[in-house]
Parts: sequence; C-alpha cells; structure tokens
Amino acid sequence: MTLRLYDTGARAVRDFTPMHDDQVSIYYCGATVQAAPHVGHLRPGVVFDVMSRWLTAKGLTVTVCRNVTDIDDKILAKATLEGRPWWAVAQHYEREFTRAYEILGCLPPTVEPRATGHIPQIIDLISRLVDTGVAYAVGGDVYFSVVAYPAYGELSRQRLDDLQPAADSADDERKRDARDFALWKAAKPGEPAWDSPWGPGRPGWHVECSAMATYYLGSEFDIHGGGIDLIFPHHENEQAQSRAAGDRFARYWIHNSWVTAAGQKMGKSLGNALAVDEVLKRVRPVELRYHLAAAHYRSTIEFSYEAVVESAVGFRRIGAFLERLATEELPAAEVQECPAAFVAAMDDDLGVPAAVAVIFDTVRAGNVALERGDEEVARRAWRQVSAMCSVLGINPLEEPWAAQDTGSDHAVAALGTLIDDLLVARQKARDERDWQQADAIRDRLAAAGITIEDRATGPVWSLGSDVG
RNA sequence: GGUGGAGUGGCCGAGAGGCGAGGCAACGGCCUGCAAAGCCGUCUACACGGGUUCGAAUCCCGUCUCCACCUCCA
Repeated sequence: MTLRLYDTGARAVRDFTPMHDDQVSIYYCGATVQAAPHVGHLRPGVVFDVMSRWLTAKGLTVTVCRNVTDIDDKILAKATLEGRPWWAVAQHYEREFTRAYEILGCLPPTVEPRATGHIPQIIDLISRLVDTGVAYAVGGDVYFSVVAYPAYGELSRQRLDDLQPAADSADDERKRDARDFALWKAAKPGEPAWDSPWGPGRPGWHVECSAMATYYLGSEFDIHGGGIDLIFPHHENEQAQSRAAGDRFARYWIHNSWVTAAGQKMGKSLGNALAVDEVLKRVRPVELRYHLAAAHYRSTIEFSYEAVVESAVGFRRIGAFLERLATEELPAAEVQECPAAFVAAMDDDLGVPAAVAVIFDTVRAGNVALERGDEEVARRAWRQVSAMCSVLGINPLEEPWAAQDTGSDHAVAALGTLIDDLLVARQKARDERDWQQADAIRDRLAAAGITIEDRATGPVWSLGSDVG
C-alpha cells in the first residue's frame, strides 16, 4: 500500500496502512435529512466515492458506512412547518438525497444506517459512558463531561479554555459545564421518544455516529470522513465519547473542504445554496460530477454556472475521445490499466487534479495516434483513458451515464431517423458541390441544437448540450 | 480571543526550493468545400515588503486581503 492521505488528527500527510492488508473500513457522515440536497451536500458523497473506487481499484475490499441522521431538532421543526409527521419529512428528504447521490454516480455505501434504527446501540454506548463517569444524567438528559476526558480537544486542537462560551439554551443550567454536550435529550411534550434508563427521549447528534460506526465497523476502523466543518464539535465529540468508552475508533480522519458560492460557504442560511435539481437543468449529471470530482478534495470549490459549464466543455474533450473508439468492452477500473503517472497522482493524497492532467495527456496521445493512423497506440490510449475515467466515476460509456446520454427516449430515436434523412440529403448536395444547400441543412439542424461533424468516416450528429 | 485554510497567467485550477501541471478562452498555422473535431505553435504567472540560498511561487520574518470553525451545518 503506497497510498498517502492527509490525516486531520496528525495534521499531516501520512502513509495509509489499513488494519487489514486487503480490507478498508470507511465511515463518513451523511446527511441530516431535513431539506433538499444542494450542491455542497454532494461533495463528500463524490469525494468518498472516488476514495473508495481508488481503494477498490488497488485491489482492496472496501466497506463504506454512511449514516442518515433522521431525527433531530430541525427535522422536528420542519415537520411542524409542513404539517406532517417527522418520519414523513425524514423519509422524504432521505429519498431525495439517495436520488442525488445516484444521479451523481456515487456507488451506494455498503451500509446506510439510520439513527432511529440504532437506539439500543446508542443507549448501550451512553450507559458505558455513564458507568465510566464521564457522562452524567440530569432530569432525563444525559451529558458528556468534557473536563472528565483529558484528551478533549485533541482532534481539533482546541483548548477548552479557548472555546467561546456557548451562548444557547435553557439546558445550560442543567449542565455542569456549559461546554458539555448532550448524549440523550429528554422528550418534550409532543416529541417522538424512545425508552431509556434515563426516561423517554431521543439521542443527541454526536453519539449516533459513534454508536453506528463502531457497531458496523468495529471498535477500531480505518477511516472516518466528513466535511471539514464537522471537525469541531461533531468529530471531536465522537472521538471523545468513543475513546472514553474504550473504543480506539478512527485511525485516520479525512475531511473534505466545501463548496462556496459568491465566496462564501454554500448554505441555506446564507441563501446561496443551489439545489441539485436546478443545477442539473444546466449541465448533465456526469459534467457536474466531473466538476465536483476534478478539484482536490481539500480545496474549496467556488461554484458558479460559468465554472461548471467550462468544466463541462473540457470534459467533452475526454468524452469525445472515448466515444470515437468505443467499440470494444471497457477495461476494468484497476490500477494495472492506468498509466503510472495517474497511479502516482492518486496515491499522493488522492491528487485528482494531477490525475486528470494525465487523462488529458493520454487523450492527446490517443488523438495523435489516431491521426497518424496508428491503431494500436490509439487503442492502448483509449483503454487507459477509459480505465482512469472509471476510477474517478466519470466514464461516460459506463453506467449510470451511458443510459442518461444515449437516446433511450423513443421520441429522440424517432427524430434520429429524420435527422439521418436530412444528412443523406445534405450529403447528396455536398456530392453535387451545392454548398449553399448543404449549409442550409446544417444551419437548420444547428438551430435545433444539433451539431454536425464531418468526419473521415462520414457525418455524425449530436445533440449540443444547451449549457451556457 | 482560540483553531484551521486561502491569495498563482485573460479565466478556472494544480504544484510546493532548480526540470514551463492540466483545462477553458484568445491568436497564428495544419487539415477541411466551409465549418466542427483533432493536431502543432504563441501567450512564462505565483498578494505585498524584506530575508535565507548558487537558485524561492515553494523556506524564514513582517504586512495586507479573504474564507471557515469555536452555535445546527457536507
């Protein structure tokens, strides 16, 4: 294993050594399903999808666990607002997230646990913490005592004394220390509740992840990921809880940066969130995926339509090359099929930008070979480009993109024959050197968004994407 | 106040002491009836001020600007 990854815990790039030679376990924080997904929510999905695809390409068996937080204050608030049960809200948005991940070509996680399905595991973890003395129950709530765990602040490098005093809520009085956080929240009238040794209530956010991660991946596992904004307090708290309870927990902490719009972090509260559905009216899913995946995972992506459209234009260069030679079966997404420079780039903290540069270099080499008529070299380049794209989940010849891109639509297929008829007519005009007539046909097709390319093998039409 | 990140050519965006990432746009050329696509070439940048070094975008010191976390946040 020559992979190196940036570990937030160490604040450095470290050699990645999985617990088991041929297996990797990854947990990363999924969505709190309380609103429709925006572009920023998709980033961790894409980042950790690329990571697991790369590990798989290297021959490891990857287990991915991505949770769904399906009970929390915001979901309850949304339920009141929408006048339907909290579980209807949670399910509704969970489906939207699932759909968005799928559209973006993210392979489904091995397991996708919901918080509400793991109350026993959560209660068990809290009980262990209470027994150990780092957690205490007060009037139906249970809190984690940050001063009782000396290593608190280790992950985020926050010293307790430097924390800004928390400025919230009524339960402050119950806490021994304002910085303590809730493990279990006593049910207020009308709220959903589960029975527990401390009375009816629901779990706090942080314990859910600790309980589910260790339940599925074990007391110690390889990678814990999530957005960089989760380092504090969420991941700090997870680590504190789990280690205080005796679990070794995550060996590597990997955090993706976020997506900004107009220079600021994309978020609903700022009003700059772009819903996935809206963006997909402007570019194809594979193009959005490419745009999100091509940046380094630790870099901020400044999202704008101009930028994503430009990415799309560049990506079509790759897609066009792949389609030009797409006659045989796709090579496997394996390290052996990829150029050494690509492998080196990916092994260096998932250096996708450098890896993409290798794709473009290979595309150029393939095009050159094609021009020279060197079929063998061109084919080799094609296989490499295909494999590299598959590793990044952006191979347009592959599912789910292939189905999205071809004319599976009957109307389109029928229109295709009309277009073919026009092309025959145009060819006839061209043979007769009636350029005026030939160009008139091409112009009419162009006006309908259909582009003609006269290749050596004959004319080819394509639906020009209406980006821009 | 504490913690972390960023400022790169017309634009996007990597890199992180010497060997010009890559893409987009533009311009010139090849090819083409003309286009498109493809190919070749041109455009030599790293916020500012000092310093270290044979050599700095990269290291050190200082300054400015921006973003994020410390409260729910991917």
